Amino acid sequence: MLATVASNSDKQTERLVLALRKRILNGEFSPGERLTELGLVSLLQASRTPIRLALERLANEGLLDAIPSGGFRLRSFGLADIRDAIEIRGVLEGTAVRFAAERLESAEELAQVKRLTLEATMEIPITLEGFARYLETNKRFHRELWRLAKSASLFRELEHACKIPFAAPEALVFGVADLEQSTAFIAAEQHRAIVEAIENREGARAEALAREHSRISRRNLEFALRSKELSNRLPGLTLISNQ
Amino acid sequence: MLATVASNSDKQTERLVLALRKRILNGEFSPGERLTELGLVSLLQASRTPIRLALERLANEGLLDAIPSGGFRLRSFGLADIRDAIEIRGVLEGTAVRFAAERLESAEELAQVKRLTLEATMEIPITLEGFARYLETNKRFHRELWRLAKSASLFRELEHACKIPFAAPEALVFGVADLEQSTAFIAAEQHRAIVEAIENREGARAEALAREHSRISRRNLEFALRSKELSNRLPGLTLISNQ
DNA sequence: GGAGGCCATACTGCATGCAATTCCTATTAC
DNA sequence: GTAATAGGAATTGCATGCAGTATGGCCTCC
Repeated sequence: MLATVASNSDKQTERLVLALRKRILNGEFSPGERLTELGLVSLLQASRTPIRLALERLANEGLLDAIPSGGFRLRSFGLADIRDAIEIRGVLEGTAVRFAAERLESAEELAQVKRLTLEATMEIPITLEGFARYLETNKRFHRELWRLAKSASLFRELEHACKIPFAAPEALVFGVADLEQSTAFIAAEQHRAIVEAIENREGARAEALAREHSRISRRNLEFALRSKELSNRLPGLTLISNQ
Repeated sequence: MLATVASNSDKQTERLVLALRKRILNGEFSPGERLTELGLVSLLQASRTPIRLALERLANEGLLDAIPSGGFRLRSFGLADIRDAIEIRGVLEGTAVRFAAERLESAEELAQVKRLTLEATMEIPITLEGFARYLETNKRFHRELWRLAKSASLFRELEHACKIPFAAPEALVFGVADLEQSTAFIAAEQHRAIVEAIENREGARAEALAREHSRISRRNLEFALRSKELSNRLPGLTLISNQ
């Protein structure tokens, strides 16, 4: 059930997807620019066939647009697009935790997610120390919520929606040191409340909480766009044109 | 904004996607069966390269699963998967009409959707006459709702979610003659109410209505599964294993 | 000076050959 | 009879050549 779509164990193609995504997020191409297969051959040291496949996959992720006459161009993201993508993720995660509440069979299923909640709370990085670990725990918490929904279909859509830059739950998490307010503490409280709602089978409450939780990402996005320091740390931010 | 992802104007590949999807829904392959490139070469009269691309796209649609070691197999759908897919579509359409309500600028934007509502109501097929036209109007009504959300991101996710068999709003629409109850009239009233809610900027009401509206598809799915006659008319129904 | 058409270039779509890997089968050992 | 192993057939991944087509620049004509 948890299989990620199109994760063929290609070596070359997979490498190309990773390399291209990285370069795109690093701003090596400008929005709207056409990515020609031949141009990438010399850049990525690979033949046209796997490059073509990698382009196709990145288009499915939403990073590239298919040109009607053939080929692909870098998609241009507006701020509104990213905001919507985050809200959509919130809606889908809301559905996930509602499903989790509706489909909970025993409280023991929540052991893992409770453990992660506590762990993340303990790990809230006051300094930049341990930030990576905090990020990882946070990500695992969200994936655990997805799992608890017990729905392959929903899992699929969540994975798809989170491929948009900055839409994923872990994409815009900052430590306390970065923010003017203690967003991390608020997030921790929301996490706790979501789990509590699931445990009490309060589907509507869980859904509302998850939606609101995604608003943190949205605020952080706008904060990051205003912050010079964060802009350097977050590759991809340059992709967003404030049209 | 409305560009459908990966709609390269290939002739061959596009044809293959269509042909393969059709054959799959016709039940020419059994769930879990591996689809080899070479096997399809003789079946579809095309070379491996475009076949490979078509397989990749069908995997992204969710019809095929990627085998970790390479290649693809036909995905096996449980009844629960389809039910969830329909509910997810309802959730996303709910978000669409909420967006529409929140982002409505002038009532004139609703002219088209109102026209389609009326048209569909007039066209409700008592007999099987004009059923195709009714279906088409219904589909256009839903797409118009998607458009009114004014969100490229949401449009993208809706398109993706509706590629699952029977998840699309037009997939499980029946005429009056088929059903024990007058589902079509209920649907028409729900359409009217959704538009009214958008016009009044009642986002929450519109969202709730759209979600409930998707339940018609779910009921029709279960009805179709019990009906011999409908099973013959709806290709793809055999794909669903009631596990 | 601007617009339209024509030509050359460049790019993609498709086919196919080759190599590496997987997967199935048959055989053997226990 | 079962399990492990080895061998061979089959399948995918990748590279590259060829042909058709779009695109952009340049020239001409108005």
